Amino acid sequence: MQLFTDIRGLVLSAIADLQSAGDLPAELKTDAITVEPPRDAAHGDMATNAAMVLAKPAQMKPRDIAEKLAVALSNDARITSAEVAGPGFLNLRLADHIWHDLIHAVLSSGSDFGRSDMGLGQKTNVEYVSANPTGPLHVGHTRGAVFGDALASLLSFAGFDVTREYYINDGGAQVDVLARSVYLRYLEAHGQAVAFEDGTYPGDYLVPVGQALKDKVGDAFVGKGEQFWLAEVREFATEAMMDLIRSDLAALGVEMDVFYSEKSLYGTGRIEEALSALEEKGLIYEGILEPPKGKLPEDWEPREQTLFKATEHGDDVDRPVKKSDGNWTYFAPDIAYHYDKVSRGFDALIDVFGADHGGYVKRMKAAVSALADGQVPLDIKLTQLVKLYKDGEPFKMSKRAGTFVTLRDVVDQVGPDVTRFVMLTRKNDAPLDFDFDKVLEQSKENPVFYVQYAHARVSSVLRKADEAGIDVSDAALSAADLSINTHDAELALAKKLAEWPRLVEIAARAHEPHRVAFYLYDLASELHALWNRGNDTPELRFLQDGDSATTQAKIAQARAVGVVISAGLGILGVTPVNEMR
RNA sequence: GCACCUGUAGCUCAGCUGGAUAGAGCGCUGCCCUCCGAAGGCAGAGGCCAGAGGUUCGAAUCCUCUCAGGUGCGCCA
Repeated sequence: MQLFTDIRGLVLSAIADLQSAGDLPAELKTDAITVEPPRDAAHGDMATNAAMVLAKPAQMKPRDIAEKLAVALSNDARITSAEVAGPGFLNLRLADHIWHDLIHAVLSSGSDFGRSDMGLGQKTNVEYVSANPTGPLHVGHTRGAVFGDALASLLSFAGFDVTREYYINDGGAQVDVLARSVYLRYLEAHGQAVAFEDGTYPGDYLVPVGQALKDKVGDAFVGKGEQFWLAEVREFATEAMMDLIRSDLAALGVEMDVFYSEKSLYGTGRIEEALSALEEKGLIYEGILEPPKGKLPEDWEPREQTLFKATEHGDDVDRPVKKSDGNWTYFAPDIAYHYDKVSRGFDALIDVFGADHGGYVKRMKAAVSALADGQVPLDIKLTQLVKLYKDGEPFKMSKRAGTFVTLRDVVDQVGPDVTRFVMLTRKNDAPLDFDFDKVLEQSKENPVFYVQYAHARVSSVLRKADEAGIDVSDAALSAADLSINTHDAELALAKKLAEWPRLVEIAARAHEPHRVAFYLYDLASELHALWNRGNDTPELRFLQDGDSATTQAKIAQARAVGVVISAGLGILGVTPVNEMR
């Protein structure tokens, strides 16, 4: 049930009627006509811009069209008033029973209320996290993980067929560094003193990996050259790191469908295949790049490289796929990986990157555009930095001092639910302040708390009613006669609930899960407002002593809010709570 | 130098892809507990939407330029 779509349909049929009556020209485009909630509730329940959109092609004054539409729409039982306002808006008021029906719809659909088929089952690949398998996930990864995961859930709720995917960068030089670092820990486990020079990973997290390697191979690698152990240790170490990362993700409640290995692209002809696809389109050539303007790298020398003609697909410069020594750049396997995604038949691709990869966006889009002949859209979402605070003071991180904050640190301190919600209370483009103390604060300043509190209040009311012997099962509430719920504050609640299906579609289309978090805050606010009305106006209390029919009618509204909050939190990956502690 | 992101109330941020008198929280002022959880609610003050042009019925939103902050810029991944 999408009320706004229903009413838009009503407007369109009214237009059709006017057309057949000869009051409007026969040929009119109606795509741009919208029906939306007005900014100001005093304007009514819904507003349409139809008259203004049609004015020009119909060669009529917007207000004249609006007047005719108003008359036509007033004939419908659902519309109690249709008023022309401003430059030609048509403000509609809907009958109370529409809102009562809506509460019933929420209760009968349950957590599926708001689910949309907008996505038409399109296969969509969401790639996120994709951190190098060289250590535990840190805060930055956490934001990407939460964002990607919520986006995937949102798209799925909106009718897309979503695959969650992690690209393992296990093919480059950094895994050799990892292997050498683990080897040092391995020697250490054998009682040798070792030094971690620049270019190795000194983190403690490799100590158990070195020990595990010792347990596995004994002293077989001690005193041997790299050629004896590098490949095997690399394999062993990346496996260990992926186990670590998988468990980090699990702690946050993130579960991937696919882990895709970069390494699997090497030596299998996959990279060559992707590049020859580009070559066939005449997009690969040997050439020398212009030096970057401004800060010139000190060791700059012009060198001939194999280049991808990214400029033909919107990039600023052509991009190297091979280094001057003939090895692939990082870009080459990435092209192959995205070629593979296209080949797997996805209708749309989404990559979630950290903001430090912003410079990579254009070339990646160029590559996909070239590989898929523009048929498969790639959206790249960048998540900005997370600034950490503790007691209001910035929290300094230093990789060198080993004081960088991991995903584990965050989840262990505040829990996965708070972590996820807070990370979604800002749009991905904006930097995020994360204060370890504020996120746990129990006040309305803290959106996590505020929304959870609303849900807890609903649960509390249901418990109390149940204790009083009132049937609060969904079946009973669905059957309740809601016609006594006519107060503005009550109708406002239903109106806010009516926006949920619409919001889901808007957020999904924009790839912006944060909108869900903000909506839930607004919805919670409506519930808190109604709740407090009960202080002054006892008839508005959810629990009405000795009147179970009225109580059921009131509680049905609260329950509907609980259902939507729960569904919304579900998309964000947050567990709703039934009581505050 | 170039590209991308950001600039909205004193502070932290939303703003439904172009709609009406630009919203919320914090802070400030004044109210509301004999009453379902006041861990809340109601009301008020506070704005040249960084600046300047443009597009049109209509711009915080789209285009151009300027300013300020952030991120990045061949042989790292």
